[in-house]
Parts: sequence; structure tokens; C-alpha cells
Amino acid sequence: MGKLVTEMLKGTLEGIVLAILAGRPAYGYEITAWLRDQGFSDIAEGTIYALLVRIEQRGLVDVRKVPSEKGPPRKVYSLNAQGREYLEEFWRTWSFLAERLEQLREGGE
Amino acid sequence: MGKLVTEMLKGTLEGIVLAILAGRPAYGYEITAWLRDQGFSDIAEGTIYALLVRIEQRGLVDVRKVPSEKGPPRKVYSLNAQGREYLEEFWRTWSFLAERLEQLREGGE
DNA sequence: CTCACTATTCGGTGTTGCTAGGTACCAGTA
DNA sequence: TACTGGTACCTAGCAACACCGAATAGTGAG
Repeated sequence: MGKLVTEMLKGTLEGIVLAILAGRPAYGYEITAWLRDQGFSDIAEGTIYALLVRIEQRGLVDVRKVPSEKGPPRKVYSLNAQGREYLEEFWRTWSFLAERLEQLREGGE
Repeated sequence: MGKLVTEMLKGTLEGIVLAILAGRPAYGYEITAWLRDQGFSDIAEGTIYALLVRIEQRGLVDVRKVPSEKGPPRKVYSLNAQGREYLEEFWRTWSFLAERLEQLREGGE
């Protein structure tokens, strides 16, 4: 994809990850793989891990270490109450932006 | 609004401004006022001017100076062919992202 | 023992929007 | 005259975020 997606992901990637965690607990490697599968072909692994650290420090997720059969222990993240609240705020902001953009798209053609 | 919008605007604000210019030529002060009117209450003037400089340097817009009755001359920007192309690319990227997010929103509830 | 896959971490880079100031031009008013 | 306020633009420095590249570590296959 390229630079356009990269810039657009700023701010939304966080919401995406939180939305994933709202569905089920998950760990970094898994999330990265899932995103790549969904078409975010150029998401960098390091990006996801950094993001996870960030949302952990903000207290939006709970973490527990789970041993893996195939490698180092996994850090499994799950959304907590505060995270769910934040996610709703994210959806509100997203809706606002999406509405404005949809209006612009229609008006411009 | 707050930090959430700020981060989300990274990457999309450029598209928003290009979409505005696709409708009609406009100048910085005007664009800022219009955005504020549309609910982007905390868009900084400096941000728009910096963005306009950027897209001009990339050759996405044409510029001409128009004298104003009430102040310094206006720099009126209009979208050129290259800008229109870039805007379409922007819409494609936006659609991709919006689809993924919509899926996530539905799946998560 | 080396390779590949799983899994996480970290330092440095570039882009972007915000903050907070400044410049300049004009009209109305005390 | 001096001052205020609206119009219009520009700039330097800052913080946040995604990327890149490399490192570390565990496991199983060849």
C-alpha cells in the first residue's frame, strides 16, 4: 500500500487493536498475523508491540503471560473496563470523522 | 475534542483539504473557518497553512494571489490534475480502512 | 548445529498536527 | 493620533505515532 495508509493508521491502529481485543484476548504476534491477513500487508511487527506497551501503560488492558509450545511465553492482552470505555470514545470520534468524509466525498462528485 | 481526533487527523486532514479544493478553489483562512464550522473545533490555523505549503510543494495544487479588501492578499489554491489523481488514491485508501473498521465494529458487538 | 518459525523488545527516523508566537493590511473608534 | 479587532499568512519548536532494522530467545526439523 504505502505512505498513505501509514499516515492514516496513526490514531486508528490503536482503535483497531482495541476492537480486536474487545472480541477476544490476543497476543502481539497473533494480532500482527491477523492484520496482515486482513489486508494490512505492511504493518510492522514492532509497531504492534509498541502500541501494546502503550495501551498497557494507560491501563486499558490486562496482561498475563501464557507459555507457548513453540517459542517464548506469550503476553496475552485482554480489554478491561477502562479499555472498553475508551473504545467507545474511539468509535464516537471515528463516526464523526467518517461522516464528515462521506459528506465531502458525495459533495465532490 | 481532544487527542483522539488529533491523531486520527494525521493522514486524513490532507485528504479533507484536497476534497474541499476539489469542489472549489479556496484559501487558507477560508478553509480553516469552514472546518471549524463543520465541527473540527480545534483545528489550528498553522496546521492548515503548513499543509497547504506541503501539497503545493508536491505539485498537487495550483496557486494564485488574489488581493483582498480586508487584509493581506489571499493565496487561492486549486486542485490540478495530479492533485485529482492523488485524491482518488486517497479515497481508495480511505475506503479500505473504513471497510475494515466497519467490520470490526459489527463483529465486536 | 544450523535453519526456520514463534515471540518479544528496542533505538533511531520521518511525517504530521499542535502550540505559540510573529508579520501585515484595513476599518472603526476614542 | 493611537488603539482595537478582524482578516490573512508564516514560522520554530514540540509530541505522538508508525516504520525500519536489528537483537534476543525458545522450540523443533533437517
